[in-house]
Amino acid sequence: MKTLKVPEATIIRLSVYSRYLTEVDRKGIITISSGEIAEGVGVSPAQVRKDLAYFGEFGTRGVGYNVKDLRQHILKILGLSSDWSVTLVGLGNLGLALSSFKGFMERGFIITSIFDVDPSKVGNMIGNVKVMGVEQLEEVVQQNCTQIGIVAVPAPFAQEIVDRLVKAKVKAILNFSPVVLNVPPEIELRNVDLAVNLEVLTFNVCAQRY
Amino acid sequence: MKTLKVPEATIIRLSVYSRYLTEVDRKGIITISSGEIAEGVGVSPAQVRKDLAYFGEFGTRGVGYNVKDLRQHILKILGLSSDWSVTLVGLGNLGLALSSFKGFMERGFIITSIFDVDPSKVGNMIGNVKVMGVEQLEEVVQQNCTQIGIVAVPAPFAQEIVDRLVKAKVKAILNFSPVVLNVPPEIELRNVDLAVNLEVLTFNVCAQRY
DNA sequence: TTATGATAGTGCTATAATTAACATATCTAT
DNA sequence: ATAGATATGTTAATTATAGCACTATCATAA
Repeated sequence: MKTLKVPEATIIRLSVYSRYLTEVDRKGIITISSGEIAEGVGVSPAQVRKDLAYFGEFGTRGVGYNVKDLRQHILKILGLSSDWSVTLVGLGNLGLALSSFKGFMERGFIITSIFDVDPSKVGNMIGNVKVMGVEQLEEVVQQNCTQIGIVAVPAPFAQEIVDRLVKAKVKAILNFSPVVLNVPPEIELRNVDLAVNLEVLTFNVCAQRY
Repeated sequence: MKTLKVPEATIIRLSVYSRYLTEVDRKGIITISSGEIAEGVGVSPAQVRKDLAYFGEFGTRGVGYNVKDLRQHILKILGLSSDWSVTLVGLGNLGLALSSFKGFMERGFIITSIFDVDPSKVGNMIGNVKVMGVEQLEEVVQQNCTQIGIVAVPAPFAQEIVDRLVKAKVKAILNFSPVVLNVPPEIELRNVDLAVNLEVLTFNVCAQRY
C-alpha cells in the first residue's frame, strides 16, 4: 500500500475496471486475474495491479481476485458506496439527455433537482423531479445537501451558474459548456468538451504528418 | 520543430487554446502572449509554448502571437481546415442532443447521416438530415465518404454498430456507450464515458483519505 | 544607432507514469 | 509432503510529461 498521490488516469481506469467487473459478475464468474481484467478493458496486467496497489491488497497470490469483492472495493474507493445527490442545471437537448441517462442512476447518482430559465419548462416533470426556475437554485440545492452539480447551459451563462452552485455549497461540478470556468480551489471541477473529443480524433486521423 | 511523438494532452490543450483564441479574436485583439493564453485557459506559459513548439514557430520573440494566425495554425494542426462528414448512430436522448449540438457545426463537423433502429424514428427529419434505418448504414456511410462515426446506442448494440462502421470504412469513432470496444488498430477510437467523469469527481471529493 | 524591456523558443532538469522483472504466496496433483 | 504452475504485490527501470531557466530575437524609444 503506497498511498498519497494517485494519478487521475488510475482513477479513470478503476472506474472502467469496476464496470467491467459488474459485467463479469453478472456472468456468474467468481474469480478473475489481473491479466483477464487487462484483456477485458485493454490495458496491461501490470497496470491493473499497479492501480490497485495504490489502495491495498485485494487479491490472492497464485489465484487472482474475487470478482464481487474487488468490485465492491473499487466502488468504495471511488466513493460510490452510498448515493450522491446531483442537481442538473440546464434542460436543453443535452440536459434532457443527461436527465434520463441510465448510467448515472446505476452508479448511485440521483438527480434530485433540475433547473432551467425557460418558463415553458419550469413546472414540468422529468421522471419524478419537477423542473424549477434557476432563481431557486441556491435555496433548493442547499436544502437537499446536493453535493454535485451538472452544468449543461449555454456557454455565456455557465460561469454565473457555477458561481451560484458554489454559493449553494456543492462540492463538485461537471461542466459541459465549452468555456474555462473559475472556481475556488476546494471545489472539484471537471469539463467534458464534446468537440475536443472529435478534434483529438481528427488530429490522429491526419497525423501521419507528425 | 521537434515533431513525431505529440502527447495527447497537448492535442487536447491545443483544442482549448484554439477555442480561447476564437473568443479573443472576437474581441478584436490582435496580439497575445503565451502568458495571456496560459492565464485564459489555466495552464502555465511554458506549457503553451512547449505545446506549440511541437509543430513549429508561430510567434515573434519579444512580441507574442498574432491571434488570427495562431488560431488558423492550430485549426490546421488539428485537421480542421476543412469540414468533416460525420454519421450519428442512435437517436435516443443522447443522440438527439448530439444531433443538434452547435459545437460540432462550429468546428466543421457536419452530420451527414443519422441512423436508428426504431421504425417510428426512421424517416423523420432532424434539421435537414433524414433518419435512416441502420440496415442502410454501410451503404450510405461509404457512399458519403463519411470519415467519423458517433456511436450513441445502448451498450449491448455498440460493438455491432462499431463493426459495421468499420466495414463502412470510417476512419474514426467517438463512442458514448459505456463498454470496451474492439476495433482494428488503424481506426481511431475515443470513448466518452459520462459516469466515469462523475466518478473522478466523487473520488476527489472523498479523497482526503488518500 | 544603440540600449532596454519583453517574450518566444529550447535544452536541461525534475517529476510522474508506465512497463518490466522478480520475489512471495497459494493451489493442485502426485 | 513436495514440486510445479500460477498470479499477486512490489521494487526497479524505462519512458513520458511538465517545469524551469537560459538564450535569441524583436520592438521601442532615447
